[in-house]
Amino acid sequence: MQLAGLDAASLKTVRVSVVDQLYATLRGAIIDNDLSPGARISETEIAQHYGVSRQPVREAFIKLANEGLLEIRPQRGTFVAKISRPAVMDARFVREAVEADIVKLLAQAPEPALIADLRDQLVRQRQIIGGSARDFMEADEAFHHTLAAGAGKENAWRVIVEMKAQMDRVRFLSSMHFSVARLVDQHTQLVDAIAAGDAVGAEQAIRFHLRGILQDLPIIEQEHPEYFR
Amino acid sequence: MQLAGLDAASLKTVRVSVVDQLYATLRGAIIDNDLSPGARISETEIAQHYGVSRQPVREAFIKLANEGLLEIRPQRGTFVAKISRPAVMDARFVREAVEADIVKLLAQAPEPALIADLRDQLVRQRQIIGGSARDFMEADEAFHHTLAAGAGKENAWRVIVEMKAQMDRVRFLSSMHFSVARLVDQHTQLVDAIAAGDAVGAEQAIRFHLRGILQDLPIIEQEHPEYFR
DNA sequence: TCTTGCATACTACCATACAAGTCAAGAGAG
DNA sequence: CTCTCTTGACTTGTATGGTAGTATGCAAGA
Repeated sequence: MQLAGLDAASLKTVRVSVVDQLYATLRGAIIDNDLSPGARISETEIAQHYGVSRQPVREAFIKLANEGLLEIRPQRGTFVAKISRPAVMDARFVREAVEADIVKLLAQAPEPALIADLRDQLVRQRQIIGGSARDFMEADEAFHHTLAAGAGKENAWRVIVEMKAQMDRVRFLSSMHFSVARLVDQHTQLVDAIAAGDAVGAEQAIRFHLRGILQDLPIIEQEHPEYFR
Repeated sequence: MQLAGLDAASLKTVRVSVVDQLYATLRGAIIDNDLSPGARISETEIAQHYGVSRQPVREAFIKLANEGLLEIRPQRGTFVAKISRPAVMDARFVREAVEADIVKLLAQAPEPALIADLRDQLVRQRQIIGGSARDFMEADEAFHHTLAAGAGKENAWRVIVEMKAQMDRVRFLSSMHFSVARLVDQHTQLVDAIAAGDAVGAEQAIRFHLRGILQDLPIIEQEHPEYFR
């Protein structure tokens, strides 16, 4: 069965399972805070809402629970996982470690084609300044993905995506706080260091950049204590 | 509700879901190469073997597929994932990056209690020399877990466990090759560096250690090409 | 006022049935 | 013999029913 409203691209020969559609939809809703931390969602409710049976909903729930985005409490209910400060900080820790090694690799052997691609993205990022937070977060994801792909670490990117989900939930809540211009400046410094073959500088740049993303976490926690564990 | 003084292990009444049991069993079988890469396993077959229905088997399959240990091909069949050299190398890359940052943290503020614990484990590891590969791999896992826990990164450890699974599959195949004594020596050098507060030395030690683990990968691939993608 | 027992209405877990896609063996035509 | 098509025995995907565990409200009793 097909989900209504989600199937623009599915007219192609690609059949995407109901589970995957539900997974993507719910994941986005959680990260965007359409489903708030602590909110209760039941298999039955979601199944009826999308006109599918409970089983694919359940399987999508399991996937999301594995990512730490849902908490399934047997015989009690399923809830959007509350934000855990240690979990978010550890996610950042892992992401920082991995991306630091990635940019070190890139800086040790800078490829002109990659640098050009990155600089091109920087231009577009500057055009977003003043625009929507969501547009920037998409561009930001593309930028970091380019770094990983450029280092030939597509598989490692999968790990980063998982860590990013935890961080982005917080980040979305702080969309009123963060300065896009400042983040683009940090991206620029990073690319400059890579282009110059400055591994140490690149590592410092990415670590500083990633640590800054969550600097508003204490503020968020104070503003929305009900979203935290 | 849990009664005071009665922990989970002391109660036979603790119900662990069928899914989790299947997941743990199958995961162990895959890593230990009891289920070889490329082998076909069907939901029905496993369900009948364990006397359960297809549904929990299916859900355990999904979990294992998310970890990259199974490959589910819709309407075709489910197979034990063949070992992908890029995937294994990326898993090592991620693990190395994370553990490097962990030991740097530890070395920057070495705690005597933790050092004592680690040295205690080193003694037991030396007693295993000449023993079974499986015993050492258990002790090795405990050692690395202690490092992560000592740095207060329990959540990060979950990522390491996932990366380890990919590496351990290869490692098990090379159990005839690797020298336990050499690995324990590397562990010892690492602990010495941490105890001395030598962050640079600790980082070098863990990176060297983790890179050595997979040094036999080309040999394994030559001996068992059918296990590789 | 506070506790206790129980009916009730949920929940997720598991079993079973059906649907739909894949693939290979084999019949039949050329 | 070679090619094409059909058939049917697989596979996973989805739907639905039944079961046991859990929270909750309320009435009876201390």
